[in-house]
Parts: sequence; structure tokens; C-alpha cells
Amino acid sequence: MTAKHGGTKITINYVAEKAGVSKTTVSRFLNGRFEMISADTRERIASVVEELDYRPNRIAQSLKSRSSRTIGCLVSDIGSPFSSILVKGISSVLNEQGYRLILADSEDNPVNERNAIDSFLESQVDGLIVNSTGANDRFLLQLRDNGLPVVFADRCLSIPGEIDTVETNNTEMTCSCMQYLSRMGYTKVGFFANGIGKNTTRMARLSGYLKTMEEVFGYDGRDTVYEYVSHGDGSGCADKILKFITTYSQERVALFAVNGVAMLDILNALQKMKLQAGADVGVCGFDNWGWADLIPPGITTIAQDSFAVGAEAAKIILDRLSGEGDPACRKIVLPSKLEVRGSTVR
Amino acid sequence: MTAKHGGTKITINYVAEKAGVSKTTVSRFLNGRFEMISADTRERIASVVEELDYRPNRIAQSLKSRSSRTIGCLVSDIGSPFSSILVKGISSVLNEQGYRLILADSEDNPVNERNAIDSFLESQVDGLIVNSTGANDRFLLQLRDNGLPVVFADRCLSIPGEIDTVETNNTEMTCSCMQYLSRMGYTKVGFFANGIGKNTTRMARLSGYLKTMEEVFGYDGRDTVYEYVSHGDGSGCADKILKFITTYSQERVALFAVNGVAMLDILNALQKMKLQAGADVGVCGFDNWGWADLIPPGITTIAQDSFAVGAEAAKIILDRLSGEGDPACRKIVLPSKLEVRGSTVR
DNA sequence: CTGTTAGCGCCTTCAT
DNA sequence: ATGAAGGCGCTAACAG
Repeated sequence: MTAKHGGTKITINYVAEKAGVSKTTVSRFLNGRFEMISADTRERIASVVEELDYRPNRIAQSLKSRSSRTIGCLVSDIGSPFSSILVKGISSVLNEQGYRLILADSEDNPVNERNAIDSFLESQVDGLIVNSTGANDRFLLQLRDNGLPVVFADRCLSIPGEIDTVETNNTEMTCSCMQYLSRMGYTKVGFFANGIGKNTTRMARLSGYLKTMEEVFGYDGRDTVYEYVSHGDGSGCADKILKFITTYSQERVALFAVNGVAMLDILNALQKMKLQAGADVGVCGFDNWGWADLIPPGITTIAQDSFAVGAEAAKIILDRLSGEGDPACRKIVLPSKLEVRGSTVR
Repeated sequence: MTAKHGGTKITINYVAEKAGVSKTTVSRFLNGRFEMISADTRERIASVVEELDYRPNRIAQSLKSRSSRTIGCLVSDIGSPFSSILVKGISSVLNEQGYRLILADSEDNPVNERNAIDSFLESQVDGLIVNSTGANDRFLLQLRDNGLPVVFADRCLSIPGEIDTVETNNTEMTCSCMQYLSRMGYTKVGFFANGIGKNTTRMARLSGYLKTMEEVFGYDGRDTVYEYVSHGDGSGCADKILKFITTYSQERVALFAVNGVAMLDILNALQKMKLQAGADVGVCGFDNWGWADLIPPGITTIAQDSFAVGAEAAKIILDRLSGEGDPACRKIVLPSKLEVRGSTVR
């Protein structure tokens, strides 16, 4: 609802009338083409705009210009710290450039995801930043091929093809982390994931894990991959942890969390089982959401810069829109940081 | 970018042409007015729409209908778990009703906030859900008076006036929490806030605190209110904690965190000072973000249902838009929950 | 049942 | 330096 004045909607027409000029002139004024306007009329328009508190209708502008200056952003769960900070990064860059952000939460559901994409398209978004479930990748690729800038953030394409991507060095960092665990004397590492499915981020971490298990630990890691359903309280993974620990009671074992959710689950489960991270079993994994230092003996985590992931994704979109930068497909891999704490020491 | 076909933008006109009918008929078809269409043409249009993968342009629809079916949501920090879950609640309700969500992050800055609101207005949003900084409340009230539905979420109006509001029972719960601390034998409680300013939520909690300090603890709480600047690592409040504790070394003292950020700061500071929550000093406060149970001896927290706050705010907006429900100004106060753990015991 | 016409608010040639 | 006219894609009278 734009400001009103005695019941009349304030449009460019109304401003023109009040200022005694044509709407063409007002339009020029609004778009800063001052060279074509006399100082006199320019001032007159300015004062009318000011007085009426006129706000141009972006909807009408968009219809005419065929550009909404709006980016659609689709995340799998806006409630998770990772996603929300990712969105903050996106928002920060877009806002700076006068772009608007439409947000949708797929809840990791392919149907919701598809609906959200359709809605974005109908809204005439100028670009798409996606935390894809993987199920609609063919469709997304096709949209990109039709000319719509699409960037994958914290996900890569789950099918053959090329698309702009920004993500963390998932595989490499998982390898590094595993190597670190090996150096610390652990002989078996359990990989705990609240589902893997088509989630390429989790798959990338899994692949780094499997590789290092084979090459460094010298065993087939598939035996120690534990998928479970998270209930947010550790109940989903407790039995799997127990099984892992008892199966390898003769070894030095550690638990690896594929992400922050799994990490919380593991810690909750250990607490219920009266097991101490560090002393009884090694614990480490992805995502430092602010409390890793506070849970004794300090939890070894891999911290990601999700703000940067979002910011870079937004920058790519804007580059694509302006035609700037290398037109070749971009794959940005951002570093993460292994933060060693007590839970993987001795 | 809507789907293309040999370079032609697919519009309602194009569909009409292909189907050999007028665009009016196609429009009727799209809007489900099937009574006015013969089964034959109806089928013809359906197949053309399907074949062309036609998507109506919501921009054009909005221009015509003067309704964008879009709600603007302004939060102070989308990166915080409180806000992001709030947004999830909003998104969930809006999505269900086919409304879109434009998001902006004010970073608690009044200028950013004002710009975001202006941008929302230009985008012709049908309503506004705001996590107000307080600095633009007069403006927001005026917008509402001009007919734009505006709902305050997790904030109330900082100036005289009435506006739809959804928030947690901040004052009452803070009182309850203080009374609980009194019963537990604490005699002094420090109120720690990462800034209060015009933030009405923090002010409400402060007022509950001051009231109970006077009525139950029997002292002027203003002496034990500590405002500081958060750096995310506790460094901002460590000296204030130290001062509080040493000043009242003869008393049984507890620290109260005004929100989750302050809570993390306090815990980090205590850790650095080698002080134990619970044993050395009582600790409790707002926001349970999943780890309260895991930090020994368990941190007593006040858990808010921020999803519900968002969902209720969105429902009010939709009610206002549809004219349903009580037209009187609504003040929804949602319950929160005091979760007692070891940090306030003995 | 279907089409014609006009117009939402704005921008953009093309004249003047 | 300024304006008139047309059109972006869609909906809604108003006619038939």
C-alpha cells in the first residue's frame, strides 16, 4: 500500500498533474535523467514528490522493464544456523545492490522445492540461489540453460552437468579431519549422519571419509557409516552409537558428525548413556554453532563460513546479471577450519 | 525468466493464440472459472498450457489486481536462531496460503530498517511483519493507519498507540524466573544485556527483573543491571561479571542473561575466569538453542517458541487481509517455559 | 460460452 | 526541454 492523499493513489500520473508536467518528465526525474530537465521543473517535481511522499511502484516498473530486481532464495531449512547465516550473507550483498530477496523453505522436501521454484519463476525473479534437495536438479539446469542465473549454494549438482556452485571444502576437510584422528591414535571412526539421501554436501563428506578410512585407517568405512533419523534429542542415534562402540570395544574409537544437527544428536546421546566425549570416545564433526568450547572437554569441530558461502553466491548471481566477470562456469570452494579441542585428545 | 519457446516469451496472449481463443478465455481458465468455458475449449487450453509449460506472470497480475500476495518481513538479525525460527514460522503459514515472503535484515540499524520498509512499500507488499528496532515505529503506525496490515513480532510498539503484536510473556516469565531464584536462596541477581536501547523485548524483561528485585529481593535492581557490547566470546561482559561477583562476594549471586546471545557471552566469560556455573555462581536466562542440557551442570533456561510467534504473526496478517476475525487490535502473548537445570541449583 | 475493450503504473521511442 | 502514444501481461466490465 503506497501512501495516500485524500483517497487518491499516488502514481506517477498524479505527481505529474500536481507538478504541471507530463509523466514522461516525472519518469525522467525519477530515473535521474536530469540533463533533460530544466532546473525549474526539476525542482518543482522534487518538491511534489517530497510533499506527496511518492513511492514508485516497482511492480509496474518490473512489468515494463522485464526485470524484477528480485532474487529467489531457496533453503532446505531456514531454522538451522547454517542456512540462516547463509541467507544473511546473501541478503547483505543483495541489499547493497538494491536487489530484493524472496525466501522459501523447502523443508528438504522435493515437492515443496519444486513449488517454490515455480512460484519464484512466476514472480519473475532475476536469479535463483538454491540449497537444492537434488530432486529438481534437472529442472534447475534447464532453467539455467534458458537464461536464468542459477547458483547452487552449499550444494553441488547431483546429476551430470555444470552449474555455478559455492561450497565448503567438504571432502578435503573431512579427509584432513580423518587424518588428524588417525594421528591422534584413533583406529575406528563412525560416520554419523541424520540421513544422506541425495544431499550432495553429506555425500561429499562421506566420500572423504570413505577414502581416508581405506587409505589411512586401512578398512572399509562402509561398515561404520550410521544413518539415522534425527529427533533433536539424540534418541535417533543412541542405539547406533552403542552398537558401534561395543562392536569395536577393543579399538580406539571416535564419532564423526556429518553436520551440526548430527553433532547435537551425538552429544545428547552420549550424555544419556553417561559417556564422556574425549575420555570414553572421540567426538568431532561439522559445524561450530557457538557452544563447542563450552561443552567439556571442548568439542573438536569443523567451522564453516556460511556467511561467505551466501555472499559469494549472491555475488555470482549479480555478476551473471551484469555480464561481468568470467562467463565460464564457476566453482567456488571456501575453506573451513578444523578447531581442535579436548574431545579428540587422548 | 519464464520458459521460452523458439525465442518467444510465453504470455497469456501466446497461449490464447495457440489455443485459438481470446486471452479472456485463457484468463478464465487460469482462474478456475470453468463454468464459463465449454469442455472442449477448456481441454484445448489445458493442453496448450501444459505443452508450453506456461506460467502466469504474477507481476502483471499484481499490477492489475493491486495485490502482490507478498508479505514483507523485517528482522533485526536473520542469523540468530530466534529470528530464523521466527521466519520459519512465518514462511510456513504464508506458504500454505500461497503468499510470498520478502525478507530483509535490518542488522538492528534504524536506517537499514527504514530503507527496507521503503523498499517493501515500493514492492507493494500486502502486509508487514516487523521485528522493529523502535526507531521507525511512528512511521509504521502511520502505514498501518493508512490501511497496510502491520504486525509486530517479538516486539511491541515503543511509542503510544496500538498495533497488532505477537510476543512471548517476557515480563511475567522474567518475574517467575526471579522468584524461582529467590526461592533457591539467591540474594542478588545481575541482569546482563548485550545492550538494551529501544529494544522493547529487552525492556520488558528488564522491567520484570526490576519489579521482582524490589518486591521480592528487596533492593533496587538498577544497581545490578549490566549492559555491555557483545563480541561473541564473552570478552565484553567478563569485567562486569567480575565486578558484580566481587561487589557481592558475601551474597549468593546469580547471573541472568537477557537473551541467548548474552547467555553465550556469560558462559564464555565464566569459562575464561575458571568459574563454574551453578557451583560458583547461579546462571540462567533466556533462550534455549539446543545446548543448554549439554553444558555442565545443565543451564537453566527460558525457552521461547519463536516458530509460534512467527506463525501467529503471519496468521494475523492473513486475517487482516481477508477481513476475518476480530477487527480489534490484537495482542498475542505466547507462553515460554522455565527449564530448570543444574546451573541454578545449590 | 466467448470476445472486445480498457486500463493497472511505468518507461520509451518518436515527435515537437 | 517536454509530451503524446503505445505497450509490458493480465483482468474485468460489457457486449454479443
